[in-house]
Amino acid sequence: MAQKRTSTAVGPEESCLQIGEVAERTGVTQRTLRFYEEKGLLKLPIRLEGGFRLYSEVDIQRVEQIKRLQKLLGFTLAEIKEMVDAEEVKLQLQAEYRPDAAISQKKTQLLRAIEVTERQHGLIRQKVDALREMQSKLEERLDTFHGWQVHLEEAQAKADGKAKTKAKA
Amino acid sequence: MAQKRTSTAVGPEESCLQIGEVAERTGVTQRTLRFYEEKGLLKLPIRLEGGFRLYSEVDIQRVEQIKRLQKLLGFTLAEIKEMVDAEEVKLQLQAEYRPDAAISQKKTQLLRAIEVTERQHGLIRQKVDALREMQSKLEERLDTFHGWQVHLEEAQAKADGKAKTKAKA
DNA sequence: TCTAACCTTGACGTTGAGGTAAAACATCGC
DNA sequence: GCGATGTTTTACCTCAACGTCAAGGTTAGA
Repeated sequence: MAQKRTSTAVGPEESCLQIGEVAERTGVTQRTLRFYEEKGLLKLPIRLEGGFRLYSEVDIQRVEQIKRLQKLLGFTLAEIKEMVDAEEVKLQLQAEYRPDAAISQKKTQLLRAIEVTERQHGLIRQKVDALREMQSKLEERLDTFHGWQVHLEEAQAKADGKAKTKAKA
Repeated sequence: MAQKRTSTAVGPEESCLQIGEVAERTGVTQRTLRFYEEKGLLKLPIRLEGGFRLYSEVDIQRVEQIKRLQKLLGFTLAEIKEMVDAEEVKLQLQAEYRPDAAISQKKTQLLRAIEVTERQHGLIRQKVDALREMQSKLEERLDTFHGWQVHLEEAQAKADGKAKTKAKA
């Protein structure tokens, strides 16, 4: 084994997971994790002296969010990066919440964040609407199918009955 | 021009649109239409003697549905093909709704169609759930942002006030 | 200290979903 | 019958999102 991978280690620097463990837990490959990092979807992780990446639980959650956005909702990595960046902005604003620094600058930053968030919100609403429409269509179709099903059962019963009487005769 | 493209032509065989027109109306390229055909997403269109494809309004609607499923909801073409195939089965079952032919065969076919439809339904429900969760998170975030916004406004007002009194002094 | 298991970067391959270009055929209006 | 446009097929190119080696460094533990 390369590492104790749980607790101990460099200090109280969070959870300390190596890439293999993260891969296993999140269900993506190590390659994918490095790829996301390369694309700016995951922030550069701290490294062990030997160069090994060390991730935290927060990173895991981000990976899981990325997978959801990608697989379930069909966003591209580029779009996801935008969202992730927006989240980053939010965290920064949250962290710098001391009243120093240029207020008007913060205001414009905030406006930008709001704009992005609202765009995302609208986009998601569109998707939900479309999905709901599809859903009701599918339900309708299922109803039709079930109707046919009982119809077929009846038809078969009748046919069987005929066959029986024929056999008897 | 290659064709009158509206009405006239081979007979009363539907709307008779050529590929260029279809591309223009649906907003996809001709290449994409041929590609979809190649992948089985569009059924083989009837051809003019010269080999030119002829599409109907139904085809246009299918293309539009494909685009919705793809761009809005992030389904892959493979998934979309599955859905389209299911639809095809439905139409076939609907068309063959004469009580001849093997009933039990129809029954199994119907069961298969129901199965596929239910899988799709479940899949969509998952997506809707995920989207709703995201949506509420975004709304929460927007609330936070707006709170900060008024906070910043106040801070700025206060700062302005101070600057004014200072300037007056 | 040595080794098995883990990690690193780098480079090339693959798959999905098309884009683009070329060469030849089809159709229409004149 | 000719030219302008529109179409067909074939073939290669692209971009995203990874997969898959390969060659070598790191670490825990016997």
